[in-house]
Amino acid sequence: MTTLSPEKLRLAFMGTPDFAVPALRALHAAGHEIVAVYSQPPRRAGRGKKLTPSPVQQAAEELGLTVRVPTSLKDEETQAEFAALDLDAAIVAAYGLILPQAILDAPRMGCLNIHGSLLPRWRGAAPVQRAILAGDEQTGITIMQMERGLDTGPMLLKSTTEVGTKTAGELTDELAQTGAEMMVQYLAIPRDHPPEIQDDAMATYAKKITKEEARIDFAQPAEQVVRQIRAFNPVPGAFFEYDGERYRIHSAIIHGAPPHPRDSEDISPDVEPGTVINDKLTIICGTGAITPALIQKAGKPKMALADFLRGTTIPEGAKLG
RNA sequence: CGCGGGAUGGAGCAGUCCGGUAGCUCGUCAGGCUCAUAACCUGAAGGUCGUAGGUUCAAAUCCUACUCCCGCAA
Repeated sequence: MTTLSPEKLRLAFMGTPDFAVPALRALHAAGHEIVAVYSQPPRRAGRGKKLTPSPVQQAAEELGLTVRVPTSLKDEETQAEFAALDLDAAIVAAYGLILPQAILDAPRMGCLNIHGSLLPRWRGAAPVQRAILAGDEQTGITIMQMERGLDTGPMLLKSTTEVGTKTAGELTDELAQTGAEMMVQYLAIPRDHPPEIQDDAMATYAKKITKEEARIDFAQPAEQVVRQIRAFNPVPGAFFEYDGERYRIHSAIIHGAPPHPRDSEDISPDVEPGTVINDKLTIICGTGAITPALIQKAGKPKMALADFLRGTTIPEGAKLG
């Protein structure tokens, strides 16, 4: 199955969520020798709080690879174990642990990272969501040489993609696939991709997202509300509350130029953002309005708006938040 | 044993507490009306009420176990 017969490298893979899985599989399929897979330890997750191994750990075990799940890489014993692997390189994708200098220095080629943005923009934990929230038209993947700072190292390979109207989930899947291919491509002929230093002046940081950020802020313009919905799809899910119940909006359309009292005559009372203005669940935003397309009530499966409205009534005039 | 909601014709729900003919909105099909329609009128088809047991003259409804879906939390 080898066509280019690239040099087989002795690698460690370090990653945790679904984003990292395609890269692990691709490297394995490319014939590299993956002597160890590092992932974050199993966490209590899901209903019933069962101890659940990370997606990367599951994939690695499926491939029959050795998995290590240290809670930290700071202690000397862990570092010695890592050094003893005698690696050509360590491939890191959304691992979630800081790599100490001793780790970074151990492999002959150092540690290489797959990052989900066009560095130096969106260094950090949630690059895809931040790019969507900010309204970026393009984002992409950067393959980089890791160094001590957070996503600050020299860039080796970049690929750009259109954000369009993709959700964070869709974009993450796409970038994970792209990143996997790029890493394989890089490792085949490293010297074709000389390092390029990042311009720190252009750097922005992609803070981790919080649950509260997923609460829809209807005071924002409709365009921004829709971005918020896309950025938090599928997790944690953009939501509002009404009458003590929580509702997630999975997708929505921007409503064409609704009547907006703010700009009209004097006395007409402002329609507050978050107000439902008809029986179709059209919701007034800071400017413009949106109508949910795919919506979900707590405890219920997600459903199309028409189906939702058949069973749940949120009346005209209701205030959502 | 983390907390909680749910499973009822094709879709979304009511009915469950207080057992006794399976109901609503919509869809589908047929007919009518109409220049016409996703409109309106009339009619029809379509359901082992998640599964398995139990109680009872009688269970969607009460009891027990189980399966699946989902929200919170992590």
